[in-house]
Amino acid sequence: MRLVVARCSARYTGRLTAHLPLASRLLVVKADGSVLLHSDGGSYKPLNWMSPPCSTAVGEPDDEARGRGVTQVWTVQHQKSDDRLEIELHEVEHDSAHDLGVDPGLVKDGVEAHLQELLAAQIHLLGAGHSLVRREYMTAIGPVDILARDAAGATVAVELKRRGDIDGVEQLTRYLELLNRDPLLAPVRGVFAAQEIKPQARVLATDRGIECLVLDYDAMRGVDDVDSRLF
Amino acid sequence: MRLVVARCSARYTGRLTAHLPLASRLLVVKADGSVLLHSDGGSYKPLNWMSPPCSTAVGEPDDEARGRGVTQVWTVQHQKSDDRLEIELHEVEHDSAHDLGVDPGLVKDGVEAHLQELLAAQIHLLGAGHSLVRREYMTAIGPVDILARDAAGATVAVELKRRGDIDGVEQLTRYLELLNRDPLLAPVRGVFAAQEIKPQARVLATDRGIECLVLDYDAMRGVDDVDSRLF
DNA sequence: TGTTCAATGTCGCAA
DNA sequence: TTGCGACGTTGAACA
Repeated sequence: MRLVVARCSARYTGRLTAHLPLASRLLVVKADGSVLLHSDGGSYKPLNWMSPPCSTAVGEPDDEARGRGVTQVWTVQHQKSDDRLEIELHEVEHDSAHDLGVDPGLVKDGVEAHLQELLAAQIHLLGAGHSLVRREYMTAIGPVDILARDAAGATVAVELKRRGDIDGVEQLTRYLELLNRDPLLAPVRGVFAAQEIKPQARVLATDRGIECLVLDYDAMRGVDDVDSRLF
Repeated sequence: MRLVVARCSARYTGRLTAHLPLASRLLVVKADGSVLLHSDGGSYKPLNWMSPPCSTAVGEPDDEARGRGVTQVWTVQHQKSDDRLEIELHEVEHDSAHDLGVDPGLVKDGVEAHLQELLAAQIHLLGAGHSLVRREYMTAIGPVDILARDAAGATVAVELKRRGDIDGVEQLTRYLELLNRDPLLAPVRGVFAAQEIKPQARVLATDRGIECLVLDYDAMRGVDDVDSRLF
């Protein structure tokens, strides 16, 4: 992610035609090439932007533009449409780059979050003798939903989904690859747990030695209610 | 505008409940207090945000949080609803503040932009002997649509609108106040030009010594077409 | 100020 | 991939 604070003007042509008069603004260039142009107020919506997939070409201003004080010209072109964003930069006040890595993304605390709580509380559903290590176990590529140990003391990584799709298996595979590089944890076994597991996902998981576990949300919640009543 | 790049986790409660697992992200605090939490990808929409009006309280982590590596806790509270965004910051990679000033905002090149072009080309509509100084004349509080000189050499500031409302008169008044402080320009006269001027706006403008000018878009476009045919 | 409607809507799920 | 509906929708025009 690159952050630039500069006086700039911009012109957008695509689904509509619009322009931004010269003023100081924040420019954000994300890792996927997308560009945001923010003012110091208003809502979360940028004044102007280009969504991925797109690419930015940085060019020199022509003589006319240089005369107006332009120091750089950014041409951001969308790759699938003819949407285009042209930004003329004048004085640059700030310019920095940051490596943020992949984001695990927003988790809406609905069923999935609740499932995680419930499974952590009822960790025996993974099999007799299992114990919880921790929820949201953080790795370099994102948090593993649940990390546990089985009866033999081996590590178990659990990926939780409401609907178990191929994406989830891929995600768990990446985690397992990473975790198995850690000599303190390896060998790590994978469990793909969901309320409903798609046949394709099950085939892929099985092929990769990942166990599939179908969770009964209502039953788990029922047990939880019983637990709650005890206190 | 404050820019912070940090490893952080967040929790939002309001119209829904959601959380963000720990990861590196960009935090933007705008001048109006609004907060954006961006990842290094996706669209222009932040992972999480708080819209104005809202205020941020920065606090110290409790012992439990400090144990997890939290160094700061931001509590962003909306002022009209009970929407709340809680951000736990871990390592801070970057932190800078920037004064951007007020943004003139996006101009959708529809009728207003066309009116500006046409009036700039037909500047005599302001009165005999007028000459164009420039369009989008930039000031500290935004761009004046058109700056001109009258036959006597006095400066004229024009605010253009499709529909001339009170807001436009207020805007022009602010520009005039500012421009009249510049000894090279003063005294600056104001012209409020629109396709249609609301009675209230006309009263206010007249009261402030601002001239009202109703523009005939079709006629101006017609003249433009005739001009075009000459070349 | 409230209400209705378009949006460079965006996003997520299902067929 | 395409279509449909919900969104912490946002934003502007109109009454």
